[in-house]
Amino acid sequence: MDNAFRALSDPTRRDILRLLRDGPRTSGEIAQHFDAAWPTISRHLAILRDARLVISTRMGQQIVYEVNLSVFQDVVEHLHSWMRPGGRRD
Amino acid sequence: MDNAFRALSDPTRRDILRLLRDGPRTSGEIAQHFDAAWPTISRHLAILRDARLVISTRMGQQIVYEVNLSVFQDVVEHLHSWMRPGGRRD
DNA sequence: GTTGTCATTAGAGAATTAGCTAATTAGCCT
DNA sequence: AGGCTAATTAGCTAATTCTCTAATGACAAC
Repeated sequence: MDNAFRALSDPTRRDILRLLRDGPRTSGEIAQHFDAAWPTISRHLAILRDARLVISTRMGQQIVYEVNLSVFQDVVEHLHSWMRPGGRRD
Repeated sequence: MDNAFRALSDPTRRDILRLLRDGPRTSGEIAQHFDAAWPTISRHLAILRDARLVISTRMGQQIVYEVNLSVFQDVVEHLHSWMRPGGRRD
């Protein structure tokens, strides 16, 4: 969960997630949407992957990324439960 | 909103928020719960305040902090809307 | 196997952030 | 005013993070 919050703290990574909301994209497609160099985007994708906010699947030569909704939901639940006194401790 | 995600990325700050969930606390009370030096906690509180995740009120000699639920709710809403294609763009 | 394309990893530099101690501000009381 | 307590700000160092270029890995097609 710590990784998820850290991953969400970067604007570029949130931009990537917004892009992926509309459907799976390959690494190259994602990189093209940004001014940053491809390796930079690749690194952001790795961080999102470590946080399990996205899932990557190799499709032949390409690697397809998509949002992992279940972990996203977990983060939302987590925050939501924090808003009540006596909610979760972690 | 950027500030809020940034603020939530630090474990110590999330700990502070968890503490405040149970009710308002003074700066000193908060600092006592942590191993870190008081000024360090004070800095974290300033960051949370800038992100408007907490509200501070001076009560005579002391300053009382409490969670700002409305901004918390905003963050949750924000994330929630992201989980739907065609949701908010920002 | 070698060539070309897609993508990640390595390594280094610049910028940001967290933590400390010391100094400062803000308020209360006599 | 002066002293006392509560809290923040200043200044510094160490660690982390972001970004780049260059090198490497993985796969397909010839």
